[in-house]
Amino acid sequence: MRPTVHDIAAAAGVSLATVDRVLNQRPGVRHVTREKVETAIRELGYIRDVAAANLAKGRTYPLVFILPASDNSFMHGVNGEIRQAILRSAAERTDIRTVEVPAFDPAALVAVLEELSRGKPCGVAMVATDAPEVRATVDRLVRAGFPIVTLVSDLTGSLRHHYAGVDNIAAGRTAARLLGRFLGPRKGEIAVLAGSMLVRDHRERLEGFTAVMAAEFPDLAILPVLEGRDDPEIAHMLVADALARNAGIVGVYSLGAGNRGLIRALKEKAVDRTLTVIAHELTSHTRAALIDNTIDAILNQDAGHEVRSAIRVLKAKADGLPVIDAQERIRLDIFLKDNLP
Amino acid sequence: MRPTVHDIAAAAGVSLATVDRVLNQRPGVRHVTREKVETAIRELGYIRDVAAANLAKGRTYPLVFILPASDNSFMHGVNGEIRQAILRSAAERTDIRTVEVPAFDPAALVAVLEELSRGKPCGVAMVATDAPEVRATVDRLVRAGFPIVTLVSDLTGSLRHHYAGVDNIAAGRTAARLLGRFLGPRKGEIAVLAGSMLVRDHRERLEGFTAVMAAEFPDLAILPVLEGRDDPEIAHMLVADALARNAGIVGVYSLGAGNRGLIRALKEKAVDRTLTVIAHELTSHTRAALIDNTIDAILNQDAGHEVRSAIRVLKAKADGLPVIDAQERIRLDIFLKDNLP
DNA sequence: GTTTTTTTGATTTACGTACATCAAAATTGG
DNA sequence: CCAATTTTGATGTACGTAAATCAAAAAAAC
Repeated sequence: MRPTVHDIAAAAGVSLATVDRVLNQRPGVRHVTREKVETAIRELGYIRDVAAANLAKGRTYPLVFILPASDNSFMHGVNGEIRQAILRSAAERTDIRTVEVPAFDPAALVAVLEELSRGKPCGVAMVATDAPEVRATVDRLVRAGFPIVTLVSDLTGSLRHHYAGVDNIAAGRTAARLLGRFLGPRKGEIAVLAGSMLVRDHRERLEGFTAVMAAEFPDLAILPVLEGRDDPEIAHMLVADALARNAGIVGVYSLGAGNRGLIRALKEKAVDRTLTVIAHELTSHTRAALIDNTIDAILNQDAGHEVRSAIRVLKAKADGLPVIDAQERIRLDIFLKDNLP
Repeated sequence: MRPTVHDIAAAAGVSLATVDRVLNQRPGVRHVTREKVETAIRELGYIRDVAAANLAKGRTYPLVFILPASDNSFMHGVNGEIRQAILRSAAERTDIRTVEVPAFDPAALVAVLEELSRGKPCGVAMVATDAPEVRATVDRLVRAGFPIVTLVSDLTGSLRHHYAGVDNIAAGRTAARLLGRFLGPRKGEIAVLAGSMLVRDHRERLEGFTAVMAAEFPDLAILPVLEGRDDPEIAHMLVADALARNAGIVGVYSLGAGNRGLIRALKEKAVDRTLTVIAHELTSHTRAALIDNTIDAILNQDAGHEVRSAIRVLKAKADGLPVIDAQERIRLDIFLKDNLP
């Protein structure tokens, strides 16, 4: 049988009230007494029964998700997963709220963070915009005791407790190697379609991609990046135009959203060409394109895992409990047509 | 505020004791009364507080893992993950035990299952040996109310509640496509190294592999399977011999264990050849080989995820709770040197 | 040595559920 | 209609912890 507070009290020769004061760091305990209790806790291997404690406290976990107000299918997916999590909140004692902020607007994000910190949530998950003022605010809140995790997009160098997202540099590198290996001895040019170079994720993917391309596949030249603003129409136009004007394109790397436009352009302009195409994010469109061989591989991050992981980590941090790192690592999924879920 | 049993009692116009009788399906409740209570439960959206219930019951989850007594690094990994889970058992109210059975011995497995069912565990996770008598026993135990999940190796067509493992046919197909695409226009022969064709996982991987190879990469011929019995020494010998005798080999697919021997053979006999190699399971050896370009891709199943998933599912089944399917799907990891964890 | 302050003990209630007991009410059988 | 039976209510205890109150003891200050 697992030891309880009563056992600790008996072992330390103090009363239950004193054990409680030590456990919940309440004042009014002499140093020596506190030590006695802590020794007993260690020696008996006492572990607080979190379920019983939460029951007694009537604890809930008020959590806030801060998401950019961008309207692409990946963010819709994240939203959907948060809604799923809200449906489970009764069983998980969570109380989840989402707040939308304008995308790529550090000042707005800072304002929301300040505002939130007054509402005393026990945790914040945020899609970070990478800016010094955001970092400063996050650091201040973390120091003040708020658990904060970044979601999808990290805030490197900040004190955030955890990042629930993929390593985008590794994703870009992986895309480069897949593309390079799939193309084998072929020489030619590679078109890169991004959303915007203002987004950190996209910059990082491109960075990893170009690094591996330059180092290991010198016969493949990367064309100037097409910025499709994650919009299918713009993406369609840019890709169609590039394919029409450049007969030397042998591969495409789409590292952002707006793949619907890319796919349409490929089907219109490249049926006769054997292009190798790698894209990000598994959606109904990219999935269909993978199956009909328009796309050769899809790199994906699982929004459901990211949201669930963020919640688990925030709860654990709020309780001061450890997290299982391996469980919380968000993996880069590589899908070929053979291993689709 | 979430409704409690008291709210149900008030809403249904009955006493707490009656609500309790309905909730815990105790006898002595008239049909009409039971209906009243059930209506109230539905209308208020009552959800039993599992934590409080477990506290009151003093519930623990006695779980048993049945593992084959095979001594390869993957099974060692599984064992290690189970030990990790045992360290967490105080917090998770689990009481985990492992039982070893001789590998590929259906009779022994059946005997252990029979034996266990007398000990009344609330759940069993087993690496299944695929045989009719095992299926029959599992079905009988499931029907008798024991939650059973298969781990790593499934028992298709049985009534097991869940399978915590990867789709091995998809794994084989994925390996084939990666190998085929990496080799591009090259023609030649493919050596396949397996553990044993008596193992279902290996048969399935081979099945998926040959299917995609035959359909999509007709220029690559699969050589007769080398059965290395998951032993590094035997694997080394077989692969070295095959490479020495057949200059036409352009690729290798290692779908079992014993990769240490494979890697040694490759380094001895194939430094001058540009072989494309795909192997299963990420270990320190395969990892190093991936980094030094001896291996081109590693397919992996995460033993930690499998063990944790099995535990979550068994606990949920024991409580009659739903599982989050997407969370419990075990994914096939594809590692290139760029996305290693 | 007395007073003031700090520390500790003893006790109670609560959280939401499970489970047991015994009495009271309602229903059924004859 | 009475007795036997079934159904229901009322009540209490327990699980392990949190949190509060008030009294008692110990330590510190004077």
